[in-house]
Amino acid sequence: MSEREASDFFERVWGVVADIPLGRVTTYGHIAAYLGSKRAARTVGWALRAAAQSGLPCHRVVNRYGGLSGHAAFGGPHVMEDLLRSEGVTFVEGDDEVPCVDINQHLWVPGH
DNA sequence: CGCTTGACGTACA
DNA sequence: TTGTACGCCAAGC
Repeated sequence: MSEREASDFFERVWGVVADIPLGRVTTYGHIAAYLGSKRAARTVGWALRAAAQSGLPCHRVVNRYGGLSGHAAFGGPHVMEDLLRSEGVTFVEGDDEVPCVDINQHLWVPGH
């Protein structure tokens, strides 16, 4: 409406994130590329941080390696992982203690 | 008002 | 092949 708390770039990110189907995940790069600048992934992360405060399912957005990057923004290191598992998303056994989403199986692309 | 940081990704050396 | 630098846009200091 009248309040424009964020730039158009942020709104577009939120629109894409809100369009992610349940049980699917996407990456910062895909969102950024869909907006027109694939290198704007960092800016997408900023929008997602604000999206967490907007109530958007930002937990469905992971990095290019399927790693959960913004777990800290959810209030807990296991919140994001548990949310994705609850939606039916599978994880790959990573080398570290941090699991990675099986993007090969759940990767969703905006505009698809 | 200007520099640095930040939920990433690609390009180049 | 691995490592470093740059680019994107906005917010924080």
